[in-house]
Amino acid sequence: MLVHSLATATWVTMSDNGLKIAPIGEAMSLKAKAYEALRVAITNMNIYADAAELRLDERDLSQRFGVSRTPLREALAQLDSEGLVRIVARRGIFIVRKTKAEILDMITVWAALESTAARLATSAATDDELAALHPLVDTFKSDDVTRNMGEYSDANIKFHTAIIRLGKNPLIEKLTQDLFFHVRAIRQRTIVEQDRAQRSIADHTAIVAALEARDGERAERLVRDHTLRLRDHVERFVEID
Amino acid sequence: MLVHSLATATWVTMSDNGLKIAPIGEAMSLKAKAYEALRVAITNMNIYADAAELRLDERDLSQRFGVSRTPLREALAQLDSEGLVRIVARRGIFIVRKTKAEILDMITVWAALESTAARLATSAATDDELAALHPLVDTFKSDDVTRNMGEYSDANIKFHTAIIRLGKNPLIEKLTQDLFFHVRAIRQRTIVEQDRAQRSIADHTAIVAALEARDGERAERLVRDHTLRLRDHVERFVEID
DNA sequence: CGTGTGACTTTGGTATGCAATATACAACAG
DNA sequence: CTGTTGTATATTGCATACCAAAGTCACACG
Repeated sequence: MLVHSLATATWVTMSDNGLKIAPIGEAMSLKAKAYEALRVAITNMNIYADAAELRLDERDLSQRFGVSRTPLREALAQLDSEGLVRIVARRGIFIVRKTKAEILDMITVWAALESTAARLATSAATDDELAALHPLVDTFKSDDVTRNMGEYSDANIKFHTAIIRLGKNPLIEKLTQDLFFHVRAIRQRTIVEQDRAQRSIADHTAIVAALEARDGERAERLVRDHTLRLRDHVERFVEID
Repeated sequence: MLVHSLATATWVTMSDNGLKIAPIGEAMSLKAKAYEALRVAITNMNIYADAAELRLDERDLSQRFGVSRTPLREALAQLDSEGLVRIVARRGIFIVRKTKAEILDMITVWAALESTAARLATSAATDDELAALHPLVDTFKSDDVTRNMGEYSDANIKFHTAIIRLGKNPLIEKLTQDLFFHVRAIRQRTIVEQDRAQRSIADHTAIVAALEARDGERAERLVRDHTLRLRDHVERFVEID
């Protein structure tokens, strides 16, 4: 088989010399490029700002992207199966607005997955990997959080992403990435108050402590409760519908 | 709007006379039909039986299904994004074989989601709904499980599905259905021994008790540990790669 | 006998045209 | 004036044709 024949000594040697073979242009298909472009476009679009329903048009997009409808349709079909858009035959393509209930369900699932990742991390992560979490928490310990809320928000995301990665379960990583994409638009609307940020930092500190103590049960519970508090906050204070 | 004008007194009368209006064909698109057909075909195919890699051909499928390549490609693209097949440009479409590690990861996620559903069920499910779980457990309490292992397996699946449904989180239901589809092929290979079945029944009984006691923490833990035991069993005794 | 090379075949990717149908609007009957 | 119906338009679904890249195989050559 050709794939196997590529794994010859010659190629290995080249690889050892530091020559990157694979990451060549990779020549993504037009479908893949269209998919990425649409995904970014929908992400940067503030879906919940306007009341009017947002519709896309295949041919319009086709002209704007400079590709034919075929790869575009396939990209849209994938977005449809992922729930980002909804394709209705002979009517149009509509950007899906998640209901508040759906957002809350997503945060619940997030809590389940990240807490599981935390438990897994207590046995799967190395000491070095856990130590690398400190910078993501300590940065804002003594600082006034409200001054750079943007930075805090970024560090916040990085912290949770890092924990999930340390669980070393690729499926959890994939699922949470998908969830994050959907919740993202909402997160922008979530006004992070001073006290919530302080509480968040305290939580994070406790989580890291549990992880380093290799206490899986506690880490799992802390992460779960932390995320469920976010859910509760959204349920009570964020208006969507 | 036309739909509204249908709801006139005249039509209601006709409806009362027993004339069915709405349930018109619903005419699934060819893409949707192709998707279902392929999904079923792949499901019934014992992927792990043969060592040879299984390949599909667009044109071949197109002729066999009697549709053009276009809707077929869109169906295949969806299966690709769901991880059931892998489309490689100018090489072919390959049915994906999950590695053992991936299967184990899936069971871990399953445990996280079903245990969360169980916790949710302790506050979301009605007494009647919980009572409806008993038939799914009691049936095999006094019976010899090995005699009808097939029935037990069905009831087993129904039990877990029921708990997930009682959590009343549609996202969890969807995600676990997707997972179940992948694990299905493996489950067929899992020889359920007598003692494992007995242990399973005891677990189920305890889970129902926790649910009816409205003890969310306990229900969550019991379900999680129950499923993680399955994971452990697969890890130790099921050979896949 | 092994190997490299070139033509031919296979196969997914893309473009385009036609078909089917939902919608909007105009025309008309009551 | 109101409600219905025909028709033009808009928009996705599907089929077909062609393309480019990768695979296959035979044959010539060392």
